Amino acid sequence: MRLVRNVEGRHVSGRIVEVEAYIGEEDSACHASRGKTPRNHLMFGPPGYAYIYFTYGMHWMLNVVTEGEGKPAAVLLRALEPEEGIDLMRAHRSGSSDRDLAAGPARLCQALRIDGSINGTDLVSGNDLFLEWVESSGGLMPIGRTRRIGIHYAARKDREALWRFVITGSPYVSRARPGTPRRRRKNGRGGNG
DNA sequence: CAGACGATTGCCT
DNA sequence: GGCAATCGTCTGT
Repeated sequence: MRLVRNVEGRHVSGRIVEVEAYIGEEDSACHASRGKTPRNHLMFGPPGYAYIYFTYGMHWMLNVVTEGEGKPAAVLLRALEPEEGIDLMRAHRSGSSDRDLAAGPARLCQALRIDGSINGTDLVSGNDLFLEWVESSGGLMPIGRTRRIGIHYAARKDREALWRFVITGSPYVSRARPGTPRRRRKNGRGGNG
């Protein structure tokens, strides 16, 4: 699908080329795994809405709420292939190469000017930020799957779940490496299998 | 109320 | 590969 952002009447958009799934309270990598809180409450609501949160003191992340009301789940949008409004993306991310404009979940939000002010947006019938089908002319895109990135804190079964999905061969996918711990534990037990 | 830490990035060696 | 940036959120007391 395509993600479209309306910035003062102009469309900034791209094809989604990388996502991760976070599913239910049993998924220890999912924000909902420790119950409903003020931050994550949107995940417990109906599907089709944006769950946007702030992390690392500087970055925004965009999720699409999925599953039915009462079952908390969401898809983290991690990378786009830029389409419309590339000049605006460049302006939002000065210094970035075109390839890296939206290659990463925080970069994607920067490029499309997405932040907490549009948390809870209706992504199906909204106007500020929405999803639309990509008319596929060349058949289905090849989908690859890997472990999710940056979830060293999760239980092994959840670290190992193949819930990151990418368009195989796309140069616009983030170059983070699944299974590489970003932060080592004090006792040095690194690695991920 | 203090303390720990994060679904990351950019710059450094 | 290492590490600082930077602050909201959650936990335990």
